[in-house]
Amino acid sequence: MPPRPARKALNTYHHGDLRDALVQAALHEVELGGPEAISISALAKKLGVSQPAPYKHFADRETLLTAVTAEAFRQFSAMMRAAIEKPSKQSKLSRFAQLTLDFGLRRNGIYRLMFASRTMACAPKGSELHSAAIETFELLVEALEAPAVGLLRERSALKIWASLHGVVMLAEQGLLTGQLAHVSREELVEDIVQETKLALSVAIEASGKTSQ
Amino acid sequence: MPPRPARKALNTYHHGDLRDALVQAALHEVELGGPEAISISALAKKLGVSQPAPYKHFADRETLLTAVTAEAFRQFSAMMRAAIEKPSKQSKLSRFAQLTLDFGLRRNGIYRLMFASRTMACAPKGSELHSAAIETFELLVEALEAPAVGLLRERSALKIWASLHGVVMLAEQGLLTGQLAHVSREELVEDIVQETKLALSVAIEASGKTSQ
DNA sequence: ACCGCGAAGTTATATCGTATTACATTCGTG
DNA sequence: CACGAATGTAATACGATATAACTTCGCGGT
Repeated sequence: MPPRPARKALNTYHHGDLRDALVQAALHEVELGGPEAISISALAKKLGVSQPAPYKHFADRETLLTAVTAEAFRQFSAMMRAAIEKPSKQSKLSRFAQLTLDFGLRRNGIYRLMFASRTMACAPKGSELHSAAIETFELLVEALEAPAVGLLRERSALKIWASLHGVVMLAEQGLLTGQLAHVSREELVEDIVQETKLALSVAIEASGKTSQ
Repeated sequence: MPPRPARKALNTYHHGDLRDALVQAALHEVELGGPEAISISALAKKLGVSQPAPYKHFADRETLLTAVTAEAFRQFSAMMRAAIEKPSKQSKLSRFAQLTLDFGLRRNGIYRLMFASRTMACAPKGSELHSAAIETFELLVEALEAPAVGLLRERSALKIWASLHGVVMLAEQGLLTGQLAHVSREELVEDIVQETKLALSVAIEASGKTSQ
């Protein structure tokens, strides 16, 4: 979908680009208070339009949330792409993983919108949102830097994706404190990365022998 | 549902055991529609009391949710304990993992309440809820059946906990479909279990050598 | 140039859920 | 048995979602 032409404010009556303004403002709100925090009427007030104005652009709260989530995925993907393309001493996978952790904790509201809300679960398969999520996953597969050997690569990507998600959630829920605080989050993530790499190379070798 | 085992309905005016009835009814609602689905007034109507009655037992919606979450953890723990104590061909860890996956998908509303809502994140350290969560984690550590060697065991438990959580979330969000559908959820979980066991035994051996 | 249609905003309103206040009923204990 | 604490009710304020009916204004066709 091409970005809206971003029409200028024509006059005081019409906002000019309310749809996009809503998504951006909502993203900001979500960042602070999570998915539950966004309120159509609050956003309308903040943007200086009447309370029902947003409904001209989004059928209901859910629809707005979906659009916001898609935008969040796009921003996340862009960040990750930039990170794994920049040359570095660390491996791409390592950077991907650490950045995910960082994002998940620093911008936890948005992270939860993307990965822990019902919004995603309700997105139909071909939807804008579903595609954006798939694309992000592809980026992770790319970051693995593994040769394409059947499903092994996807499986590894899946495992690390799941692990990262779990670490973020646990950390944010305060379940990495107490006795577990001794294991730092970063250390844990790096551990997972190395384990994944190891398991993948072992699996590849095994599959190579099998096919000989 | 059996009539209140605790106190009998004394008369028509007082319910008799509203607090517990609220938690149970809420649990039922959450199971169907997730954490967002519970509404104080709907519960009151369902239980045949006036709308503000629940506020005599819970200060607000959040407080009720917290109590419901704690109850959910207790039920989860009880289920897991039963599962890992029953002798079986599979390893305890394997059963714990598969059951977690099953629970996470079948009773996803409750799972999300426990592991993907803000409720947990807000629970203070010593709270009933926090303790219940910790206890569940201890159960996982026990299921690992590993000798106590410093933090290695906790770290492994953490990794598998995180991974399981991730798999459940991804599966529920429809991100394990498409090309990834070929990898079954159960297979993936078993894979994670084996990987965890391997990594742990390797780590233990390494630490053994180090300390010699 | 104009006209009119449709997109985008407005005011007014219905409905629902949360939460508080003030009042009523019952339990249980001195 | 009387009284206070617990637990319930009725009445109400508030805020958010959502819809309906009306208004404004850009734009495209004639």
